[in-house]
Amino acid sequence: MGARLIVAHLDLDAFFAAVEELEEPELRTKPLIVGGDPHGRGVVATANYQARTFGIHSAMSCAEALRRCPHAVFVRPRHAVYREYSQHVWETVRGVVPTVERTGLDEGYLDVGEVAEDFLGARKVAEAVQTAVRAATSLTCALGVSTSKVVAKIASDHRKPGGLTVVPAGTEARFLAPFAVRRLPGVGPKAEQRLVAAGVETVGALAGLGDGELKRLLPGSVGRVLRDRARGIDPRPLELSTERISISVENTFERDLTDRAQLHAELRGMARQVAEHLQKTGRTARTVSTKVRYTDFSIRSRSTSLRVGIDDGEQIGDLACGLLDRALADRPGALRLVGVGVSGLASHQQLALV
DNA sequence: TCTGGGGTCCTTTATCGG
DNA sequence: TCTGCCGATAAAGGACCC
Repeated sequence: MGARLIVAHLDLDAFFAAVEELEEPELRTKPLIVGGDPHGRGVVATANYQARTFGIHSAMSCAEALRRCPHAVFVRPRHAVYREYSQHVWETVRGVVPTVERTGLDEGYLDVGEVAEDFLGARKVAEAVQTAVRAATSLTCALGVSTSKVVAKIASDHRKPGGLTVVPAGTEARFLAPFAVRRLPGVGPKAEQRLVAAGVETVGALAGLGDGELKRLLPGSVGRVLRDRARGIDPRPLELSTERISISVENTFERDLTDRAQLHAELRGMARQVAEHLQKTGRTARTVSTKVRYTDFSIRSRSTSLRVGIDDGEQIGDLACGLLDRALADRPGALRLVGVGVSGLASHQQLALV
């Protein structure tokens, strides 16, 4: 076993909302929105299926969600709780399919080829995963099974919630063709706009584009990658290593901020959090960056690199404040958000070995 | 009072040393 | 010495994803 490339994509149904319903069963019969303050600047993280019938969806502003459904229940995300449920889910999944790439708390890819000979067997394995997850956690999930990540992912999205879609080898392009281009992972708002403006509305149409037009519409390497995916061609292997390559903290203010001292204080607080994170995981960072978002939503960032890695909150805070001053010198204005990030990470262990 | 927070990857541009 | 080219690396921005 293991020669075939059979990959499944698993997606937990309305995960944050589903966990809240398990914790508080009265919520099950109500439209439920997990997200920010509906009277502030928050957005919807997850809405249960009841709430979705009002047109509410992820990334919508909570204020808008409240307008669409004034009797909805709003709860703040509790990530620590979701992490526990998620761990339980993935332990359960690994009991059926040992090799797994987690791409988020609520989704990931499974190397089904390791435990199934063909797509008939793969379907049985996928059903076993759904049954096991449900038995262990009372959570439901949708799965898609095919020969590559991109097809498995679109397949898992095909029958939600709780569905299973198997796309056997040889049928990938036919399966993908009717979907709107936006459904293809990698096609965001910008690419969609360009493609649709040129009359390319479906994945099938994207798959059939000639080299010339493709280059014109999606320059760079993006075009070829996306057209390949539209044809069901996706060479990405399962990524088993889970090393973080950057750490950041950012915060949107309730009201836009201009006062420099206040901004510096915010930044230093975030620098402390970043430093704590570094210290707890035994790592240092060589690059510090500051990000600001202006009232018009445009973003500017400034960064600086050191010869040696640091993990001290004061030091990171000093650098971050200097970078903020530089950004504001280049482009003054009130800010709705500031953030601090570090990258160029190295672990102490690694340093000790050198 | 539209529009979070935490990431990754890619591209372009600037800078610096042969 | 001046200029151009090349490659490496940093910095900045942008698109995208969950």
